[in-house]
Amino acid sequence: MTFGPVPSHVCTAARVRKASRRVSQIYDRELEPYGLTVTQFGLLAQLRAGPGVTIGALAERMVMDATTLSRNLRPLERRSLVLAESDRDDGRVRKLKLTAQGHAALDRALVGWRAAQDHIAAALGAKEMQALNTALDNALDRLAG
Amino acid sequence: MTFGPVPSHVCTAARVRKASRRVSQIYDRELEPYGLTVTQFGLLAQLRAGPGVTIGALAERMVMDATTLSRNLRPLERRSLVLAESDRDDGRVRKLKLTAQGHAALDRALVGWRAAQDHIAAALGAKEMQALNTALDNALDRLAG
DNA sequence: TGTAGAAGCCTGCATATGCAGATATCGTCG
DNA sequence: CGACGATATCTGCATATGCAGGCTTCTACA
Repeated sequence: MTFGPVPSHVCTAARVRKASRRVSQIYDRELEPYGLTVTQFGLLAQLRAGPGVTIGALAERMVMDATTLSRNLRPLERRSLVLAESDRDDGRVRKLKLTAQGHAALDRALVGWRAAQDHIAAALGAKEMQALNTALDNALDRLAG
Repeated sequence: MTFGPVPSHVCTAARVRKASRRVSQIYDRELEPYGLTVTQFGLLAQLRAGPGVTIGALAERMVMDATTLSRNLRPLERRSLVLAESDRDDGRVRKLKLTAQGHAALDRALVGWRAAQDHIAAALGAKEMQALNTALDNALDRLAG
């Protein structure tokens, strides 16, 4: 029984997951002095850009299960960086927004984010980074669902 | 104080992490009937390709912390798919290899892996998939360290 | 030979991820 | 108004991820 080439050499999942780990490591290390993980930083940035979003809508935007998002918000709510308040019109949903502390934490952490971004850009070069970003955007678009 | 564009629109981490989640979801669903996650499938494939590897060496190859790999192996050892035996020459290391059951599980799961791979290829097209793989390989190479 | 430093692995802690299933609420249709 | 299906969120379970710190073993050097 032959199965062809060894998966590791052709597998897209292996590549994107390795890249995700490596990139996350870099961002996490740069953000650590500011007390945020890359996940948490991303959530705060999303909430600054679009406050009042529900958990379900934000989860979809983040390509993340709603239960995952629900739990990722826990540490941020505990630290009073994010507020999730019930909606008057629809008792099922919780609408999310940054607190003043959340805005401040995000502002501070932007320094670390820039450092991480620069780290990547320096290693890849502008051209390769552009190619990577485009390929990822394309894949995310076509794999949406 | 101006920080320029909102990170979410320029952030490489956001892209690669979203793509990783989406791709992992696809592979995990296809592999679920065979009782393996995409992480576990990847580890079995690596051990088939290069048996006798140590935890540290495999962790580096997987762009993964050694402690993470150590724990990821736990369920596979518990199910007797992977064997980690001490080395005579160096008492510190554990050398990893597939058991007969591990080989069999990997063989069965290859059907699911192909389905996931085909799913991605159908959605992206051969050209885009090639571009993505190349960009990821390039990034992994330049971000090695 | 004995000891200091390095190397490899592990445990404890915290967060990240998703599925199955439970609960509460909403909207609709009779 | 009441029941039913759809929607939004949450809990329980299992795995995934990495850092700090600890233990054991090896290596090199005095």
